[in-house]
Amino acid sequence: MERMPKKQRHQQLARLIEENPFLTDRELTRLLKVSIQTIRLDRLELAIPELRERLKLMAERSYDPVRSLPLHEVIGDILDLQLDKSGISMFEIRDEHVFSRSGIARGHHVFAQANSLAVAVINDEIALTASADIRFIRPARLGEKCIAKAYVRSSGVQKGKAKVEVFTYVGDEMVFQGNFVIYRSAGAADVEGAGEA
Amino acid sequence: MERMPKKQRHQQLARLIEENPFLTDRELTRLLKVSIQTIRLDRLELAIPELRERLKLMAERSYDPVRSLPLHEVIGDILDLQLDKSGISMFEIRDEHVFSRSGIARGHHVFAQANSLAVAVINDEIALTASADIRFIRPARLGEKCIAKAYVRSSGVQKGKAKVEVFTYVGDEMVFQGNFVIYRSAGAADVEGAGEA
DNA sequence: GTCGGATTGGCACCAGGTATCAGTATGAAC
DNA sequence: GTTCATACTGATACCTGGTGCCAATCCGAC
Repeated sequence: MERMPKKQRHQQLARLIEENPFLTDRELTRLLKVSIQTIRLDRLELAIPELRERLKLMAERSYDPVRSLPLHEVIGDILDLQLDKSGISMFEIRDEHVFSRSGIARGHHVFAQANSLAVAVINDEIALTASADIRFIRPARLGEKCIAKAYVRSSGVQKGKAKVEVFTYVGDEMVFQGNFVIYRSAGAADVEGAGEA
Repeated sequence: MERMPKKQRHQQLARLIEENPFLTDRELTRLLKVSIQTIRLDRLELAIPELRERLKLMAERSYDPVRSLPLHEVIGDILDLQLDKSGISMFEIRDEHVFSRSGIARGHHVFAQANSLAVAVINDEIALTASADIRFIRPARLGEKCIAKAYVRSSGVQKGKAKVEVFTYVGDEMVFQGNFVIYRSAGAADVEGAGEA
């Protein structure tokens, strides 16, 4: 019965739980061929919480009020929002957003940030993108933080169409620019902060 | 001791748990002023799972790879692809793509399908969206299958810029139309400062 | 040999339940 | 009044997936 060094087992344990946080200690016992006590000592040393705590943390993250508000479907984190005026959001380019070959962000992610923000900034029950004219000025790359700034150029409360301009920067370099036309459900412009996102 | 009608309590219970799924039966006892047994009978009748199951479900939802990597590689399934000529993809609008209030797809998902296809149809190592001019013609709704058709109007192998037109249909209704300009690596050694996808 | 860390076993205990049975309260039907 | 159904409460046994603690064992280094 050859035993794996403790360090290596710790690495494996951490990897297994990261891959599948739903594993119980008993299942880990089976996978790592050590007793359940050892698994628990290991979790203790590695400060990995028990299954239920892990699930609770995941549930809390996904239930995060900031995320679950109408803003929860917004791509990027809203940093500032002045309804019918302007808004700012931040979006970090991660592995899953880039072409693996080049490390360059896929355009639709950068677009999604801008589009989300353009819709979020409109203070209305229902706001839908009608059309957009967009330019990708330079590639955004893995790890870069994209700051999108949206300005409502014409709120069009009567006409039912708003014009929103969005500029996205990495540092002081502009990476994206877009002109959006947003349909808004004419009417409840400033009743409740009802902009959907 | 006036008692609340059972029906009303059921409504309250459902509302409380929806508002805060982290409530234990004991806490509900306090809020609804009935015994813990009654709470449990009520949950049974309303088919509301216990706290741990609720948290597990929430964790699973947020862990769902489809959800956690919503815009990963190509969006939609490629049905047909003739490089440098045309392509077709299908994308089904699911819960996670729509505004929860209206059931209407968020624009950037529809855009993502078209953008992915426009990039995929270009027969080159690296292809990045440079700019796009897009129109959302009618909303796409939950459950609808969007068929995007891309046509390469000018492959621009020498110039390093291709023009791709994409039309997206639900049934025979057009929901989206876009003109994309795609940078391609052949002939365009300088990808930097070019554009992205 | 002995020492010490690593590992294991065993037991008590906990939260947050399920499942089941028995007892009480209340109001309507006869 | 009695009877009956429904609603509610109490109590107990049991379950999972743990924590906390103590003691025993293994195993290599010295």
